[in-house]
Amino acid sequence: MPQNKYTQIYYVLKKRIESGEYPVGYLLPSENTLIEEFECSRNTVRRAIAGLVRDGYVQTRQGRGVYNIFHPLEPSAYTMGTIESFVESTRRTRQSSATRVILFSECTADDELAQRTGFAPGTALFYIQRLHEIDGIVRILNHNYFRRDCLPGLTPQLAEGSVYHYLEAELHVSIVTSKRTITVEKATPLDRKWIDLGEYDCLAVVSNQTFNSDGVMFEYTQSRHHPAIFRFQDNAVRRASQTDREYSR
Amino acid sequence: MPQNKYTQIYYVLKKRIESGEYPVGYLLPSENTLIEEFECSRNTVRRAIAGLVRDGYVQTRQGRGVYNIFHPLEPSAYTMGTIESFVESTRRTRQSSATRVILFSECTADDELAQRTGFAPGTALFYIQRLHEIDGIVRILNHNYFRRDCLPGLTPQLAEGSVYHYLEAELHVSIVTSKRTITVEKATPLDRKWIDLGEYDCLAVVSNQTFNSDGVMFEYTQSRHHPAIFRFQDNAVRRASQTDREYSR
DNA sequence: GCCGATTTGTCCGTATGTATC
DNA sequence: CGATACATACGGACAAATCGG
Repeated sequence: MPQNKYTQIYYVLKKRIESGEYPVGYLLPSENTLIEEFECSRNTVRRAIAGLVRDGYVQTRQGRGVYNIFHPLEPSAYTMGTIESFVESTRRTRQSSATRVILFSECTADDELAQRTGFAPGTALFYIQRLHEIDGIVRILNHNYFRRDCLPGLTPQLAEGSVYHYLEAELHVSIVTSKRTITVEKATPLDRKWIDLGEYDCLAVVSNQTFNSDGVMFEYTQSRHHPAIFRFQDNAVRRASQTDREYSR
Repeated sequence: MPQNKYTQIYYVLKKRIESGEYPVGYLLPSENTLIEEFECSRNTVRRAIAGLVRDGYVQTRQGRGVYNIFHPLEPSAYTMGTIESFVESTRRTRQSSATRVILFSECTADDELAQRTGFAPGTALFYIQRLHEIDGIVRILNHNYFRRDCLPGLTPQLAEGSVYHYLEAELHVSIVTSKRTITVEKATPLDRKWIDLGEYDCLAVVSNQTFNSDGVMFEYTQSRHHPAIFRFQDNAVRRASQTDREYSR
């Protein structure tokens, strides 16, 4: 349970929006009204609203108010903004899932790999290939590179489960930032060996640099998705003169 | 030029990070140090830092400080987070571009279209098909649906240029929020008619709902990109108990 | 392990500016 | 023009995490 006041308010407002308590296309109660209701400061209400803006629920306009722009959407494999592991994602969408390790090796970053992944040349790495099954069908082929010094004791058995869970629960390392790039690539023989692409000849490719709380990039992953099950959602806010946001985390 | 104090500080810090003035992997000066340097309040410094977190430049950690996690990346057609029109994007990447209107029609949203786009059934729309050329080659096929009541006087001639520019400069309507979904789809005959896909048989498809500052969704666009030139970047921040951000705009 | 200094996170209050009606 | 709304900026207080001695 979130104990932050602004997080609680965020959830209350979000629930009201989703349930239709606030009509779509109209203004939410003003900040001052919400301040009275939640008995808090202006700052706190505004932080809650900021979260709703970020997540595409509302939109603010100076002098007017806060518009409800909620439109229900189909749930998807990937959800905007968040860093979600494969296991978390399938659990949320109530799909059955399994992970299989097809390669577990160690390597050192040469210049080419360093260029491609962002690791410094010479970094000692695990290189793992994993398959993800959704409802019994192989849908994702992952190429994972982990810094060996950040994952002492990683074994093929552990890699069958959620590596993120291992990191957070066992090593008490928290994942903070993730830089993603989405592209579309032609299928390779390896892709075809494991994934039944049917009539497709491309995959959706998500390349991912992940940073732990020490600010070190400890993972580079390339996730190759069957195009039919790939879906990525995102909200963007046009900023006045580039950035207009406040705060973050 | 941004006149907000926190935006100015954001740019100063960003420039320092990009130029290497702050070493990668290390901590930035503490908030108190920055407060002295910029002679401002703590809130203002924090808002600037929040922008850097959002854009993947830094990462904060309570009790420690602010890590510089900057890694230079290749420029891309799409940039994370921002709402950028085709014209803006190609201009930024210094590519030549052109837009051609191949269909300019009017229609009314039936149930199927309403379901697919998010417009209310019965909404009067423009339906426009446009091609975007980059360096002389057709790379993107757009299906645009605009609410007619939001774009009085839209003509094929205007649609050859940037519709966004027309909206903002002529009608003084500002675009605020954009909800995007990225998928991969098989090429249709219409795709193949206009785009030379070479060996590919799929396209990267960006579906887009755009809201103006009145909170009304006035545009639905499906952009079908040649896979070889499609690239989408994004930063995600893992939030403690879901949302931890403050403020937005 | 404890304690104090440092650093970021949360929360409050107030004042003023700007846009809208 | 005044009233209302959100936006910016300042200030202070305390909590929580981190680090050094």
